[in-house]
Amino acid sequence: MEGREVIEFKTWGKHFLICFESFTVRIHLMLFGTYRINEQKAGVPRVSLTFDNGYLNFYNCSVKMWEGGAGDRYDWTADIMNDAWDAGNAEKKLQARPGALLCDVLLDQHIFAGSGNIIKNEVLYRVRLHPLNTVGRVPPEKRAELIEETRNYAFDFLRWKKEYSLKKHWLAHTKTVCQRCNLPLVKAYLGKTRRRTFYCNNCQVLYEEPGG
DNA sequence: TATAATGTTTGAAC
DNA sequence: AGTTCAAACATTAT
Repeated sequence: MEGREVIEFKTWGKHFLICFESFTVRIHLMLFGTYRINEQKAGVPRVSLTFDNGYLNFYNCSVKMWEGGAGDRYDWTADIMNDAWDAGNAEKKLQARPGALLCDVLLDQHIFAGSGNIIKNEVLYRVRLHPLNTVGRVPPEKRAELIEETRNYAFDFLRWKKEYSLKKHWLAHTKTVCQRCNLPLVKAYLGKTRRRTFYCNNCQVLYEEPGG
C-alpha cells in the first residue's frame, strides 16, 4: 500500500473496502474494532493511511487484501443499505430456505448483508414476529414487511448511532420487559448461531406448523 | 472486578 | 464429505 493512491472507499454490509488501482483492502471491525480520523489512540493500528489532509487508522480489526477490484466479489443487491438493495432478491433467497429460522436468516450476510444481532432483535420486535418462526411459515406479506423493516431499521440505527442515542432507542435488545404488553421479555440463545435473542412471547407471533 | 458481548474465520472433531 | 463445535482475535459496558 505504501506510496499508492486510494481511489475509492466502499462498503458492503459490515465490510469497509479501500480500493486501490490494482488491489483492494477489506477491513472488518468484528466485535471490538475501531477507527480514528486524525486522532491518536493507544495501541498499534492494523492499517494506517496518511493523506495530504489527514490520516485514518484502524485498530483491532480483520484485514484482508486481494488483487483486483471489489465489484465482482459482492452481491450488491444484498447490502441492506446500498442503493442497489433488492428486496425481491432477498425474498427469493428466503424462499430457497423455507426451513430456516428468522433469527438465523436475519444474521445471514448473503441475504441481509449488514444486519447484525441488534438489528435482528429490534426488527423482529418491530414487526412482531417470533424469532423461532421458520421462513416458510411466515405469510408472504409479513415476510415482505420483515425485509422492508430490516432495511428501514438499518437507517434508523445509523442515524441514532451518529447521535450517540442508539441504546436509548432499543425496544427489545437487552430489555427485560415488553413495552407493549408489560410482560417479561424472553432472553434466549437461539438458532444455529446461538446469539442472544430478546423477544416477547405474547406480542411476537409464532405461526403454527401446517396441520399442527 | 468478573463477565459477557455489536462478529467472523479456522481447523479439529465427529 | 458434510456438519458442528471450540478457539481465536480483542475492548468495554455493566
